[in-house]
Amino acid sequence: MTDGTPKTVGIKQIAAAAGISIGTVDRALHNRPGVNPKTRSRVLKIAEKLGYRPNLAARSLKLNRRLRIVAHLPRQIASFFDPLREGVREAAAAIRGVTVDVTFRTYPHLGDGDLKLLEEDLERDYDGILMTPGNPSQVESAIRRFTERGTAVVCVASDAPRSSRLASVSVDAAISGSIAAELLGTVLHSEGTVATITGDLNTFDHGEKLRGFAATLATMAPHLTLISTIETHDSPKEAYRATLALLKRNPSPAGIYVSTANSIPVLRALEENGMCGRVQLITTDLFAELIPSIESGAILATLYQRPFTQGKLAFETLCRFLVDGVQLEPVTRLAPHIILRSNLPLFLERLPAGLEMG
Amino acid sequence: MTDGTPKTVGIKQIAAAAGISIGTVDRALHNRPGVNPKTRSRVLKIAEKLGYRPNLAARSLKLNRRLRIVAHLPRQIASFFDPLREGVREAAAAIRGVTVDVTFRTYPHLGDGDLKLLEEDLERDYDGILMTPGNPSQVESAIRRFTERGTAVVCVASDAPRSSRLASVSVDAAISGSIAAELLGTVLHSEGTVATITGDLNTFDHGEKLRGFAATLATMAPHLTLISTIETHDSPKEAYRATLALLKRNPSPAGIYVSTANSIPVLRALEENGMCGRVQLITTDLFAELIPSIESGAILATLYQRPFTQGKLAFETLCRFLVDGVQLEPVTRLAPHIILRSNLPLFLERLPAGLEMG
DNA sequence: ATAATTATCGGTAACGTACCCGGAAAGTTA
DNA sequence: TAACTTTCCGGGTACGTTACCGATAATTAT
Repeated sequence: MTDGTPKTVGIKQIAAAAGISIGTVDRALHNRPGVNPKTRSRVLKIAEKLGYRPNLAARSLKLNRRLRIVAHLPRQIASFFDPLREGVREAAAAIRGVTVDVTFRTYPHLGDGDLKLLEEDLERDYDGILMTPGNPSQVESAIRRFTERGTAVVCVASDAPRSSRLASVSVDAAISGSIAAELLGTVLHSEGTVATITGDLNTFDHGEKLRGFAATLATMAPHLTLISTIETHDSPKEAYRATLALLKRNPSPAGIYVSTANSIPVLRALEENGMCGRVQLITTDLFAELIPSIESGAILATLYQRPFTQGKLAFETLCRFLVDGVQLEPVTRLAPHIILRSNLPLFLERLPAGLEMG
Repeated sequence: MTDGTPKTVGIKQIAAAAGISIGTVDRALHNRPGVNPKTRSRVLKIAEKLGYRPNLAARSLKLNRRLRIVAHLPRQIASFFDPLREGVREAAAAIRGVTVDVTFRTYPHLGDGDLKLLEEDLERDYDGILMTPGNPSQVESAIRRFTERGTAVVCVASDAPRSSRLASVSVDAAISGSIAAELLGTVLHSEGTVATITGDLNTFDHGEKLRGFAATLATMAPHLTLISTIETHDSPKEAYRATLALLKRNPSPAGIYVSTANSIPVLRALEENGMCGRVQLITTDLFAELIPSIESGAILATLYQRPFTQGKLAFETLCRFLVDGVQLEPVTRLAPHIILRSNLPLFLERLPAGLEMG
């Protein structure tokens, strides 16, 4: 309410108001030893009254903090991890008041080569690390060694819940599966069979997705029967072959949930058998090759895992902790976006050029 | 690769390497006048070679910028604007390197009292203003006066496209309507009639929503006929009464799209007539009172306009411009979230306590 | 009692940058 | 050549904070 002097109130103003020196105010504010308890409380009270807000720029200048952050991300599913990287970059570019150096390191695909990178970066003294645990149980000990030496670890896209990571950002995999089941159950009115096509049940939460799918199918769509679960191991040929095999065993499924980004071969196999309009399809992740199938109505819905947002959020969480020491939500579960024909245009901006799949 | 000396390379190191003074380096790096072109290019080359990265902490300390930002938001639709305010607050708290003072000002409801607030704040010299244009054409001249005196204006939740605002953040209203139409068209297989219930066709993009709804209904769901459009003017009694009248005229609509947050009275009217399970409902915005109806399946889908994200994004856009001078996307159209029974839990975190409606 | 130790506080350099001021060098005019 | 203008550059100060070194007062040991 005192709007007369909108001056900056710093440590110096507090010192003047209390009639003591700057050094003492600093000690009092930071619980450093060597200050009379009475003086300390008096300083805190005055700081409160004056509305003291520390100048973070000055602080990090004096401390000369230079955050070194490294991101370990696979090259494999480019349609997902490229936008994620972009999200990290954009968040890093928006940082002010402290210098951050972000290093990007890559390895072939999830669960292959990430451990070697972790070993290597244990030597270098990074302040924070961003990573996607391919096989959570395998990286737990590595994460512990990082956190013990003071390096904060944030998991993105996938989680290692039993590890000592600072935080985790990802979409909720189980709910992704549930959404797929609910959509199929709502659109399909009569009895029928559904199948799922997944990547690798051990990695990237595919297991969670299928659990959620099966559970919701049972409760919200009892008229649909889950007949088959296919693993493609992120191989296009395998996905194509497996889809053909599925159609052989079951010529007319009512719906298919593709929980991996590897959906193009599935579409091709369906198309060649004239099934494209006759089966309700739910796919995962967005990339250029998928657009025609969404626009034509061949795909009922696409569950978009928002890689850009994930990268941005993970980086912000890490920085917020390293710089200000505040710990945001330790576990953030984003809602996947449900892409339909009508809202597709809104997602075509930061679209990755193409899907590069091993 | 030169990992021998990971020292901080600053303006001083460049000066030493070039054998000139710090001041000259500063002038050269910032295109300030009074530098010999040859010296300038030499400095730039050395800076490039040494990998100079300006110390942002030192810069913002020296400049000691203090941003004064004001947000004009209505009290009315609390389920929407309270989370939006929270988003602004969180984004403001995450700002570093520059002190920002955010003032929140409120007025009764959209289109009432906002002009008076704008007039008042023309006197005070704010650096930026966040606002929701109730009636876009009315605020255009006020926005122009702000921008002419150097105050950046960002529109949030609604837009004034023909004004001189710096940027605009909102959900895509037309696509919101399209989503509603597509969902109804996909779920309803046989011929039938649908109705829409809106707030005020003049404000808050309700007109856009209905245009999108009607257009998509015609192309993607020709078996459905739009029979009626009701304006509730954000009054619960009117919404209740109008819904009853609708049922009187048309006892059994197949679907209803409620494009305003004012959906509780509609639900009550439907329930009292035993229509709850028999009509497919699509509502707008999320608040506590709506949860049971979503969980029970009485509502097919809820279009969530992500107020928290809108506030956060709008503030970030404004700050990014005021601090760094970079202009992000002038117009950001967020995708509304489609809330179903299965993904509802993900949206219950930052939920506003209750819906306060006129 | 004095000396030694501790508790409490004041003073100040430095972090890297931006900007102002004055001086030197070069060019221009009388 | 002298006086002046223009161009270019070096030196210095200040931003708010932290960390360190002394200085003084209070307490304890001898």
